[in-house]
Amino acid sequence: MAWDTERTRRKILDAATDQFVAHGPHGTTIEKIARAAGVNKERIYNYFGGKDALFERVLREHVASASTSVPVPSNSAREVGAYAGDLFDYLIEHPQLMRLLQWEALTIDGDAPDEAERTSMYANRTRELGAGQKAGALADDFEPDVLNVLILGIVGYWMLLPQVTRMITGTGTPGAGELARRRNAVIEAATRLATPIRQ
Amino acid sequence: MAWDTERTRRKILDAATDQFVAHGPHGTTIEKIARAAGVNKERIYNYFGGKDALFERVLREHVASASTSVPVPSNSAREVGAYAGDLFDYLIEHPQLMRLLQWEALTIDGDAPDEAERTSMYANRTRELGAGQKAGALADDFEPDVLNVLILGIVGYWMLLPQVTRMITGTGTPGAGELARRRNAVIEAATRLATPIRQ
DNA sequence: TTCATCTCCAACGTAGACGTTGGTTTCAAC
DNA sequence: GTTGAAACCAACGTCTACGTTGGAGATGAA
Repeated sequence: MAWDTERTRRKILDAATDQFVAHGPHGTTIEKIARAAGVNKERIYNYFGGKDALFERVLREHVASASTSVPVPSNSAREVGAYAGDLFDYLIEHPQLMRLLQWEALTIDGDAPDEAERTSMYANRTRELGAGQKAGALADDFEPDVLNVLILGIVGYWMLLPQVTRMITGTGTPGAGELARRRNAVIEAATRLATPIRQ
Repeated sequence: MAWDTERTRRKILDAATDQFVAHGPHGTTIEKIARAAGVNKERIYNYFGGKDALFERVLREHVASASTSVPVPSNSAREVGAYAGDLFDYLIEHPQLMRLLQWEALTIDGDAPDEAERTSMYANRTRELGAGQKAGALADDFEPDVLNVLILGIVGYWMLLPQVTRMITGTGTPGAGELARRRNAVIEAATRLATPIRQ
């Protein structure tokens, strides 16, 4: 039978993603990844160098994919709302991302993988918001970087502490209706924060 | 020498808190807790029953302490802002709480420890917000439970994904000035979401 | 003092994960 | 078809965590 090393790599990465998302770096074992991928342990060490490196690799993939998928916010308050909605949708469709970021927050200290690239990616978005403020299209009572974080908080909290949002909203696993309700609120809230107050 | 079982229990709980906050349930070992507490492993099994039970115990303690410490929001938009500020302060002073909640989010599935009590605690706050809306003091374009979550998101995101907020704000470990800046923004944002729009 | 009880600990067996090694199979280049 | 390199895997030694056990030290009541 022919070798298909690319396929082997892919199977490892997929299995690793599952395991890391579910159990995090510590809770995941190389052995389980290997078993789930139908591959020998040694392949993982050989291809990726070990658990930590593999985790960073998985994380990189998902962060990169997110940052290219979600459009940069634009210049009107309404479009900032749309940006929040897009983010929300993306996170619902890719529930791995937030969990990976959380594992990162909890287990990695010091610089994050790809810290520089990610920083400049965020800087782009912040700059965009700042431009909107200068143009008078967005409220300027928040500094643009802060506004950026506030929006992420409004969007992301639902996924970050789902047990808390469950206890507050009273819904077990949110269905389509509940998700729409949340999404609308997120958009409305982001829009509000970006809307200049008319006095 | 006389026994001091209460002190032994306390030492275990304190050491366990440190370990769980830092490394989470999986990353923490009973052995390290015992060593840090200066106590034999067996004491932990005997007093608390094992790692999972001990983690839940620690979590309970911190959640309970938070829910009694932070006052319930009141009825004007300005006071909702103050509530957000109080929350923010509490989380800065008790950095364990958010991390424990995160470990909970990531590792526990099914009902959370004390789910019922915590649910009714949140329900209280939601009810309070709802009352404010009915009285016309708060904006009513968000359902009260959703408003509750939005505020938590605005306040909590800073601590939940500190690596992300670091990359966005460009500050390494936030000093007093940066914390004040964030705090002000949080208060302002919460106030805004709760303020009725005058058209 | 004695005795039942509770606190405490050293030490154990088991299990699972780690990371590596030696050797086998496949491939492609000559 | 020979040969060298790369992909692959079974198996190993080591280490660390788990949860338990048997017994020693302390206590307080009879």
